[in-house]
Amino acid sequence: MNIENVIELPAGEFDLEMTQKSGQTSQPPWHEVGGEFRELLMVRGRPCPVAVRQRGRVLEVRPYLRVNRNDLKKRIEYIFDLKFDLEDFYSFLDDMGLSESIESSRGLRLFLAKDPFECIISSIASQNCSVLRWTRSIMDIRRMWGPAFRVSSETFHGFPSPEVLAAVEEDSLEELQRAEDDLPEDFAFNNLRACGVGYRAPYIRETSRILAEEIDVNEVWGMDYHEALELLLELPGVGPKVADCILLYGFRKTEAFPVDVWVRRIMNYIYPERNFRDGELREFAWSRFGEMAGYVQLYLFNHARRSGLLEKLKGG
DNA sequence: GCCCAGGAGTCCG
DNA sequence: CGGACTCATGGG
Repeated sequence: MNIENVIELPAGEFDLEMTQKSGQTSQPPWHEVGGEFRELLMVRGRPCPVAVRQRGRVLEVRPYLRVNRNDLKKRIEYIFDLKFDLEDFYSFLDDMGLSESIESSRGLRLFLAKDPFECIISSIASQNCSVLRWTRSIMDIRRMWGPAFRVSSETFHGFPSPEVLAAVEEDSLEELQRAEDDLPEDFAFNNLRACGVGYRAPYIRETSRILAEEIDVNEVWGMDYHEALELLLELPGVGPKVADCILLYGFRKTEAFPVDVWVRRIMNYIYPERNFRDGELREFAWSRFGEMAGYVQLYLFNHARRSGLLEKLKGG
């Protein structure tokens, strides 16, 4: 591999591995090979597989194809939110009396969506589902219907477009009926349920249809938080928590504060006198944490996951 | 076998 | 509005 093809990015305080494996619904973790994380990115509208490795406070980025260095640099800086000042955020957490969550999550950053549509489907697939399972579903969807790119004996799959996913059958029965008489010898099921998405299959297909025919997801970029929230809540399978995940991980609306069972338990543990109810919590976070709300949620959840606090709070 | 997973839709008072 | 019930399915 051509050594001058490697781009070195100052990453500051950053933990690539923890960020990759923190279960953010933007996308599954990238393919890990010997400490390197590999993924297919779109750089200025062109597909380009990339390998990323961390050495101390430097991120080494190795593109598989010729690509404009500055465009790729910006892309990586965006995806790992490298411009966000973590030290500033840590002193903010300190001021809020939440410094307990820093140590177990030091270096954790937003893992932003390389494809907002993939983030929307990931977030829908994640509802009432384990990280292990929804990430595998997304990988299955990519392998079955995503565009494939082969580079030096490696195959990368992008996520399918809304148009492609809208045309996929929901379950085996529907697929068989569509196929009718001409079943090939090596017939294998190619429907959404076969990806393990369960009852979320109709949500995924209908949301895909709406995004193919009625709404351009890119409109969200130009909207403010509340406007974008209302738009996303129109999509089937998207409720308050999933909408906030999409806004935070998919479009970097950092005022978003996704409230799930764990965050609710953690917040009620931290503020025992409040006894938050559904809905209150989001408004509280929004007014108290402002544009830091998303990062506060990220750190609270990750801390609880890693420190054993979640086990302690279970059932309470 | 049983319980749970980073919830949402629906119905019912 | 608030609460209860259901939804599919793989892993511990």
